[in-house]
Amino acid sequence: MTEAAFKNWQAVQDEVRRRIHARIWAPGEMIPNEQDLAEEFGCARATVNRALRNLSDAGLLERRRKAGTRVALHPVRKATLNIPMIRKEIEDRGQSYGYERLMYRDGVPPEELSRRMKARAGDRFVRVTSVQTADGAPFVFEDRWINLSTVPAAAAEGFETVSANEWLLTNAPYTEGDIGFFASNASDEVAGVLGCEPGAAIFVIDRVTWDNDRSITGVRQYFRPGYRMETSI
Amino acid sequence: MTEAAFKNWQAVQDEVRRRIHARIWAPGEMIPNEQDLAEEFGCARATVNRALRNLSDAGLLERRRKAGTRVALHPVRKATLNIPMIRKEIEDRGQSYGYERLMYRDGVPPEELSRRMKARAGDRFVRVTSVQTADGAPFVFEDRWINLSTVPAAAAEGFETVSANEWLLTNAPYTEGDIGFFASNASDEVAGVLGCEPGAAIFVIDRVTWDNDRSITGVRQYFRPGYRMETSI
DNA sequence: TCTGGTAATATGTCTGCACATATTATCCAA
DNA sequence: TTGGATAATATGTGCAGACATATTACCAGA
Repeated sequence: MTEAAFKNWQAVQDEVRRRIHARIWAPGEMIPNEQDLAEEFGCARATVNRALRNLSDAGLLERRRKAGTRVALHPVRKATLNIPMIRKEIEDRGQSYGYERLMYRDGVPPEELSRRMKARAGDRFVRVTSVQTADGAPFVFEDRWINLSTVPAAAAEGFETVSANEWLLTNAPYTEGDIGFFASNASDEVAGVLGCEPGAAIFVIDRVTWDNDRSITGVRQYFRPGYRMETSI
Repeated sequence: MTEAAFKNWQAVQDEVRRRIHARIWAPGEMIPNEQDLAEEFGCARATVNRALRNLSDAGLLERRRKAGTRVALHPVRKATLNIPMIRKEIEDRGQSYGYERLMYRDGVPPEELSRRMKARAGDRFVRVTSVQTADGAPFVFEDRWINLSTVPAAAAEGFETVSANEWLLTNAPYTEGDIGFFASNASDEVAGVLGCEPGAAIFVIDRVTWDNDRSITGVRQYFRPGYRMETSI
């Protein structure tokens, strides 16, 4: 017998995974409740709960109180991707990291960004553009707006040697953020900074962060042609 | 007193978040151990454990046995993004979904893909290209290779009316996958299918999935210009 | 037939305890 | 001084029991 083989939540999780995979529990189908599974596996309900909760977080199961647990119909596989901190990403590759500020200027963000940042009337902003390099070659061009009304300390920092990304990470932690990924043809400006042909396909990350309901920064990062963001599930 | 205010793990989590945010516990700094926190918060250690584990999963804390728990120095914010199932994404927008198979042909994948799929000698493949539409307009062009040695049943399915994506999801569940995102200039072929100018910046998702160590499929999806993948943290 | 209240039920979570395990610190001996 | 055994410690996890809470099913009354 394989009776007492599922004494820890990982083993339970693996077994549930196996059953889903083997179609013993088909997509959309209910699975036994925690109590029954606990008895079958010879462990405590808390252990089954931990395993099922984990699988639910992974998107493989759908759980609802009273209704029970069912195998997800559309396994909305969730990939967790690490938002790269550029310096770390470059240094992890064994390349030398460089940073150069291109522009620093007070101003008003374009209407579209202002709306995305849910800016308030009277908010003051500064715009910082910069380029970060790997082994001397342009890696990413960053166009950033910082809300000085939320982060007044940023007004005293010129971001000449330290990237706004790092400064903000350690000086203005955020609680929420929206991120968008898309492709864009390089404008003349972007092409100039990244040293590529205008029109080249550029991978762009668009991000807005808030400290609760006060916007901190809105940034657009243009990666050099060929950049690839990877993850696994 | 706010003594007994932290009776559930979410409250504990919020309080820890607040302290990190307020710099009571600075980045890189150790925080008290679970036992002490449990006493301070007036709850069980398991409750504190649950809260801290969650924050660790979120990348805000770093925990190591014996070493203790410290505030993450580089808050590698992890964003969970839902790998879109195209049909669902389109229908959720209230648009009509369409699918058209373009090509179905046996063949051998290009060397680079073959390597990424860790294909074995003797593996047989079929290539399926298709386009999926939203309200009649091209939405995504898909170029897919399926490993018939892993999924023999795919040989009997022509994918003329059902997309390979959906068929595979319900007929060949995968255990692992690699996903890559990048930008690419539209080739003449891609431009022709998507109805855009050659050279337009295209958002591309590259995916390979396995059933344990047997590759199932390798697919490249070219999204129409302007496509934006979003998530929040 | 419809509506609202109530009971039943599955999951969510807390508690207090125990032991497991990884990792660091320490101390002793060579 | 150095190496290795050993102790100390913080987190990881298990268990049994209890109560909380959301949600469904059901039933009575209008």
